[in-house]
Amino acid sequence: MGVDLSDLVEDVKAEINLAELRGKKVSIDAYNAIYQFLTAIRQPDGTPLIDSQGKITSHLSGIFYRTINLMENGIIPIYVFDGKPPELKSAELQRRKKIKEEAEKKLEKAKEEGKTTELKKYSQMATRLTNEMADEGKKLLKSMGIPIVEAPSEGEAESAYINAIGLSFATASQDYDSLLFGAKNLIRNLTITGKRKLPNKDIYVEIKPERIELEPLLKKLGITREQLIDIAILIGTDYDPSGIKGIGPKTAYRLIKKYGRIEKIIEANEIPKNSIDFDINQIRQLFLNPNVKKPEENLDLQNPEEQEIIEILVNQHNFNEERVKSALERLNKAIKETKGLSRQTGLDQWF
DNA sequence: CTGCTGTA
DNA sequence: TACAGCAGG
Repeated sequence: MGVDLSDLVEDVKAEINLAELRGKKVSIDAYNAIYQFLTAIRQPDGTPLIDSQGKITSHLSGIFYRTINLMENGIIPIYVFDGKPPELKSAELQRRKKIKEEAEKKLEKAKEEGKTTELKKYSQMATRLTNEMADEGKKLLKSMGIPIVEAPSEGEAESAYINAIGLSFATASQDYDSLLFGAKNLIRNLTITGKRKLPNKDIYVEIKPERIELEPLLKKLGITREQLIDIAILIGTDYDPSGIKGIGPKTAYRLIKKYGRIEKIIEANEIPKNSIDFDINQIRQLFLNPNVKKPEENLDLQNPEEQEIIEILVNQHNFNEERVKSALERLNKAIKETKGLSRQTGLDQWF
């Protein structure tokens, strides 16, 4: 989970048409995307898609079809994979692990009792993204000719950095953390089909892609990125998951506007000093100067290796060959058109 | 989440 | 053609 800044971005977020992204590169936090596929691509009883060996394949289905859809819309995704998480994230990762272990227990119980709604809920909560799944995703994307980047640390930070130095038009993520990391242009809800299921309910709502630009956001709020980061720290980030008790986005914003920075808020006795049991400066640095690198990887599209894709999806994971082949036709057509787009604009960079 | 099929 | 409902692996 990232920090919840939804209340603060309300006024600057704008719905966008996918057409606006035609011919543009978009960097994507791969873990974020894969995790969504793992939780969403399931049967009504909560079982994920699996191959004949019982191995989960939901992530491969999601990556494959979503990527082709993006390409058909002229959008070139750059998938950014996580490296080693920062030390400061270990408490949060531990917390998530514990939640999953509890969900696994409840899942077993629900199985025994045959409660289907519980079954679905807990199997989603128990979802784990393994290194093997990430590796399979990388391999599939490579064979599709899609650029991938291996981040030194957090994928979301690297994706934001790629955007900040102009190697992508936008960064796509569900979390707002990208903005804290300095992304200029954040796109949320980057999906093609507009319907999405509400959590734990069988209701579908229309979801449209939206854009939030960092500079207009800061201008509108009348604060600096440093101050936005302080707001996030007060609310709670992955590095201080519980934040300050009783402080949400609105209060955090008000306090930062009034006092400028967290230390001053403490001095003014607006929050108890002992409510901060973490190193503020260390967290600030993780957002302001994250461990990122200029990608050495080639960020241009390559030609897809069809045989390799069929080997992975059909031979190894029991995807339907005809479905895969028809999707590959769409991919090839999309690549031709996208290359045509770049020729028309006379640029070899796809902007 | 996304693709595909059946229905009007 | 458009869209609901189910299947995918």
